Amino acid sequence: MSEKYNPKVIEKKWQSYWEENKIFESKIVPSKKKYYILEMFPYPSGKIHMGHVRNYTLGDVIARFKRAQGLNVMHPMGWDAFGLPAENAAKENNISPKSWTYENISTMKGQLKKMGFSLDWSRELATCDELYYHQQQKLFLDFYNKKLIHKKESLVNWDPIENTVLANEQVIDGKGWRSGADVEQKKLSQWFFKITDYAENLLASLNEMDKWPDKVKTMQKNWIGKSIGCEVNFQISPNEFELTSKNLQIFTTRPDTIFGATFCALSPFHPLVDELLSKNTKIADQVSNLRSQKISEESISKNEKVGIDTGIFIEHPFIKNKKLPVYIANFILMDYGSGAIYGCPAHDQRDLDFANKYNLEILQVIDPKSGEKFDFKNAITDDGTLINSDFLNGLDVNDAKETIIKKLVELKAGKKTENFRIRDWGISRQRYWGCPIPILYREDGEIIQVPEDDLPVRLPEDVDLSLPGNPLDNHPTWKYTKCPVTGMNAVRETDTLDTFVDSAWYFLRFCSPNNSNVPFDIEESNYWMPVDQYVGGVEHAILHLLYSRFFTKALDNKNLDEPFESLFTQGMVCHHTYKNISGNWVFPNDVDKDRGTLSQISTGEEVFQGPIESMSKSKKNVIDPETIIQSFGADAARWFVLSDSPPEKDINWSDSGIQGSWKICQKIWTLVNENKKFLIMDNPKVDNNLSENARDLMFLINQNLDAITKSIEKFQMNVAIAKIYEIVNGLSKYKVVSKGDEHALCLALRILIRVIEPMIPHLAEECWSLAKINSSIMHTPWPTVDKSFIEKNEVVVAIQINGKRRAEINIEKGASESDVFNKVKNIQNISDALSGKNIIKSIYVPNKILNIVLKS
RNA sequence: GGCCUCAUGGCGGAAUUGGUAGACGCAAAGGACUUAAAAUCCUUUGGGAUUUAUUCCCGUCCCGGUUCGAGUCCGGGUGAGGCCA
Repeated sequence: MSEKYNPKVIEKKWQSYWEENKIFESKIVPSKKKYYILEMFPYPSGKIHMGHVRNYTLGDVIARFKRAQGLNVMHPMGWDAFGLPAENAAKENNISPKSWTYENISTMKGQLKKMGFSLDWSRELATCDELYYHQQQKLFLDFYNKKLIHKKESLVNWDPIENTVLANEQVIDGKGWRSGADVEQKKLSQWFFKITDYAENLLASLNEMDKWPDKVKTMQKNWIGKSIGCEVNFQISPNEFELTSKNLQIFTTRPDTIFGATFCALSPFHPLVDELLSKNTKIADQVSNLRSQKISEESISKNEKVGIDTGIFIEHPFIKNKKLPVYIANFILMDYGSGAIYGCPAHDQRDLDFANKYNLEILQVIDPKSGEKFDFKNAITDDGTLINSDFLNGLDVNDAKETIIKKLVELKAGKKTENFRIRDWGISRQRYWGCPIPILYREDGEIIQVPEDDLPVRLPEDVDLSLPGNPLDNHPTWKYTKCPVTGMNAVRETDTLDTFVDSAWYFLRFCSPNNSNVPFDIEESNYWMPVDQYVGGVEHAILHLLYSRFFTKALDNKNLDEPFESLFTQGMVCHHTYKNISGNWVFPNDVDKDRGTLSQISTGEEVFQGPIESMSKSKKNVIDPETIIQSFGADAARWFVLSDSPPEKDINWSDSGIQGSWKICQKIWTLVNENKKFLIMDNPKVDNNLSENARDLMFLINQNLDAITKSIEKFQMNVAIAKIYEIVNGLSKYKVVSKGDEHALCLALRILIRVIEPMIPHLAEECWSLAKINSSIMHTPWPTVDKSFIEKNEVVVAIQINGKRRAEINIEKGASESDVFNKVKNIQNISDALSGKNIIKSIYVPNKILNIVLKS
């Protein structure tokens, strides 16, 4: 009887072995090709969750696979350690954010080690380490001196309960994500990275990034939102208000429709509106009403279009005596274009809705290619031929655009412009637990950089987090200092940096994480960068990835433009939610599923099963990886998150799934252990005299090895796993009869052990040790496919009649069409089908298919 | 509202990219072993028909098209999901 596989003992054994022998530490080896694999580093929230397990297992398979293929792999890990939760936790638990963070890091590091990830811990970093944020402050000053950072007043989302600025993604339905308070718009002076300087560059490079998912590239492209259009100057008609403004500049992406323009609309925040308000108090209430509405593209497209007639008009530049009424409208964004548009209702749905509501003139100027007739309800946005447009008549849309722009330039009434949707990156946070900004405000009003020698600006440890507002600002002494040049009194910048800044360059820091002189060593980064494979959640598709791309570009290093060569975004881990009869969420492991109805183990209450949702603490539908490792081992957990579903899709956690993973681990162990006498063999060889039995085995092994290798390269881990099952199933049925069979078995087992190593490395090591080769499997290269066993002499050719499969035959490889036909024509159902009919033609794909097309 | 993605058995999903649809796993049913259970092993499993076969018909959300041949390509529709500071 063979012993059972005991992951508790075995996994620990190999984890110690790897650590002691520094198997996963990486160094520059100039002669070797490098491979930098990185998974998005975690926020140290307390414990690892299944999402981490999935993300890091995926990356680990690649890391181990590439190592086996002989590449010099760097696979580091660190901590995205600054951020608001530490302050909240500190308040709740009366512990400093620093201690809380480092305690969590220690816990989570232990958990990651238990998972057996092949990480280079010698490169570990945390963004809250002084060593790290010191260098980040240098980068800040570098960018500041490059004029990539500026300060400006801007409206921010203000959470009145948390007393902080919120990022837009922290505002959900107009409420703070954490506090639930109604978010207010507040004007604050803020620091900004000028990411807009790189808008064109960030957009253009996307075209060359062929190893990024199209989905992510599209999202970034839309986010950057480049549009080409033109500015047109309209003269304001004489009016009763005696305005000082004589002109109105509008932006349009459809200058071709200018002859169809029948009104003009201003953003409620347009400067002209301010001027109007001072002259025409009648509209004040209406304007302030529009101004209080939420302004985002989403709400603008959903809200009903509302306008205010200002009573003034502008002159059409090409139609004499034509005056367009000027409205203030809630669907115009001030910070897009010039905050003013002209409306051409016939060819823009929003304009049409607006025109219909306010009974404005509607004039069709494009005759669409589709021949569609304009019904005054649906705007015509297709390409077509210009009509009712004076000198543009007869042109198509693109030609008309060019012609009109040329004309506007000639008349000095407008110019071609590019417009971007992306805005500068606001980096100021009124928080304590973040990287201090190395800036001083001198009493004479000058803004001074903290000199490099005075860096780092350290976070004080004695802060009072219980007071409302910014803890650094509240600190009794920290911010008061002297100007290093003049000795004048000065106060420190009390805002800290957005944590997205921390994560915008950590991949560079991993190249030389302990260097205390520079943010990153250029020699090291030239060798390791770019990251060959980046793996993480699609939720970071825009911000984190765009900011990181901006950073590497802004660093101005000619050897590095884009940080991530290839990107993979993995899906989430989901689970049923459970609620008890009192309406409280219930942990899945607190639910008794063995009886007819579900009940809560701890309280005995009845439990209802809710929908499957992504695992989240708030809904308690989480499975703690720690308990899974305890009961089934890290290998089973790794196997589970890889099997069944493709990595980019969400997976549902299931008890039977983890049971199945446990079973296959046991099965592989039993299989190898029971055959260990065959595994110990000095020179296993397979030659031409193999039995058919052994030949079939070698076919199975090599064919699946080929499939596994290709699947891992394509990130199809679920397919690779299916092929491993096929190998295991084949080996379970295999019977050794001759000496040759033993050699074949030995080779097959060794290949099996080698290919499972990236997924279930502890089990692989333990199996490998049975071969008594006296070396870790890490020193064994990935096997190559022996093509001679895959290429069979006989192939299966499918026979189709009129495209439907009617038979299949075995025939020697490369057989001609007539060979196949002669062999096939006497098969009963083929000859039945052929009788009395004429063959019009036949299509033959050698070694694959013969399709006979008949006519009766 | 705009942009994008997806749709295959009871379930998760395969399918060499236009060439034998349903690999592999889960679940289910039957059987072997066992005093019994667990574990393990074997068999069956898209639907339907019959003469039970190397059989026939239907079948990859729906309608249409291209092709000798469509899950895969094109057009239209339905449904689900994601993103939109």
